[in-house]
Amino acid sequence: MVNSLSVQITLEKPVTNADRTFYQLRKDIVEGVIPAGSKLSETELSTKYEVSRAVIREGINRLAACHLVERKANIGAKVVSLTPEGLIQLYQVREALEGMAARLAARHMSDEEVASLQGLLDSHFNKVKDAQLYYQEAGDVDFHYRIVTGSKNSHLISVLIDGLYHLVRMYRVQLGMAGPRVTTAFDEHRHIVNAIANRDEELAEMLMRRHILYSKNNIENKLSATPT
Amino acid sequence: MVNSLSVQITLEKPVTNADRTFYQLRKDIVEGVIPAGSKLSETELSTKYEVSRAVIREGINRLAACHLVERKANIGAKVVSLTPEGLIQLYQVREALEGMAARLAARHMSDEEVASLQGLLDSHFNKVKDAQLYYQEAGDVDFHYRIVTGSKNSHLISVLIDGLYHLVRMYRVQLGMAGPRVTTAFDEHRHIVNAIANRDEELAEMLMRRHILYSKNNIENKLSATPT
DNA sequence: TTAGTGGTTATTGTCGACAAAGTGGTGTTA
DNA sequence: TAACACCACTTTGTCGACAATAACCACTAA
Repeated sequence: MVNSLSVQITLEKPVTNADRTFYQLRKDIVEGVIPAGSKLSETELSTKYEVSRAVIREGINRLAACHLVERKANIGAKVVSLTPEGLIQLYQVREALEGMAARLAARHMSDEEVASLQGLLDSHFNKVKDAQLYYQEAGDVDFHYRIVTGSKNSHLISVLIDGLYHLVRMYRVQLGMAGPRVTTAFDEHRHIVNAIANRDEELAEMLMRRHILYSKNNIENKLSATPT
Repeated sequence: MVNSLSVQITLEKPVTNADRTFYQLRKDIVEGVIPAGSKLSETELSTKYEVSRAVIREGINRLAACHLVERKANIGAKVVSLTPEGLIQLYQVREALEGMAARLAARHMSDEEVASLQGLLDSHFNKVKDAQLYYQEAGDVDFHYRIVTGSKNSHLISVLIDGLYHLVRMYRVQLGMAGPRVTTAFDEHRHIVNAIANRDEELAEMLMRRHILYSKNNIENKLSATPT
């Protein structure tokens, strides 16, 4: 329950060495251990992670497919340098995709899943009163994760879970945005779940889009306030 | 003008051997030269395409990232077996993403781009009267391609152009859907462009979503009519 | 001084071979 | 006969070495 966040991320079990290395690389990049803009030397990484260069190469290729690094032929790969505009664009895509996810979740989630989701919100509500910071990071991700998987649309799920969410996390870490909008976001989550419970596809999509749009506006304000 | 379709697909120039092999593999898979469901043997392909196994491996990995093949560790990769449900899900994602693309295109396309897009529709209009089949295949792709790039959102562009569109083409080839809905689709295109020219984001998104929804419904009817 | 040129070095691209895991068939036993 | 264990074989995973390309630096000439 507490570690449902880690469960969702670690859902993909590494079976081969290349898998493990890829997950480790992704983790280090997303969390900033490997800083943004830095170059990924294959030989250097191969000694550092104690695997062959081929394994590192495969990892870098997979990272490039996720748009976490940019690879140029015969030159090398760099961790993507993030711009505020890029983050805004990312939220535009999220708005479209997660709006559709909410619509499909209202259509396809089972009653049990909806009930479980409501239970999740209840447990979050208790934590919001105590430690607000915890809610934002884990709870928000958890909530969105459930909606997306509830859509039962595999393409939607993979684009968001395997792709965009890692990018968003990376942007947030790099730009230093911890956990804003706690209480109001919670109310928005509640309304979205209510719409899903009522099987109101139209409303669920609209509320989800607004929810993400608010987050985007919030970020825009933060960015313009601190012109680093 | 005539080959603007090929231009857009071939926009990505292969520089390395692995690139060339990947593009060739993708082409062969999308066009059905390598049939759906068939296994991709690394050794076999390496002799067939006259490159090393490592090059083939990289290609397969990139194909897996596009969801054109499914790879299982220590077992191998198979060309994705396509289900009608998968195609429906794909169109749901398209509806969300291209709807947003139309909205952003209405916001960000330059007046020159809009004028050029209108010119494209005019040239299509002439061809529709003569050879209808041509329009559907190239023209429709071309139209959507311009809207997507007009959004100026790099994430949106890459997900659609590099990812979903190849999948859609493959599904269409495999399920044998050539070119339906020619004339009505043309009118829908016209209305979408008008909305963009008027900078009416809301309407542009709505019309694009309807346009794709109609295509989806059309496909659903075709699929239920021919229960192969 | 600066622009251009040549060679040197480091990095990536490609390859073939070995290691490890899975698959299929054969034989044995309950 | 059916189920299980074992063995051989095929295929993928991993590795180190070689080839090709690009970046760097020194050198020359205007």
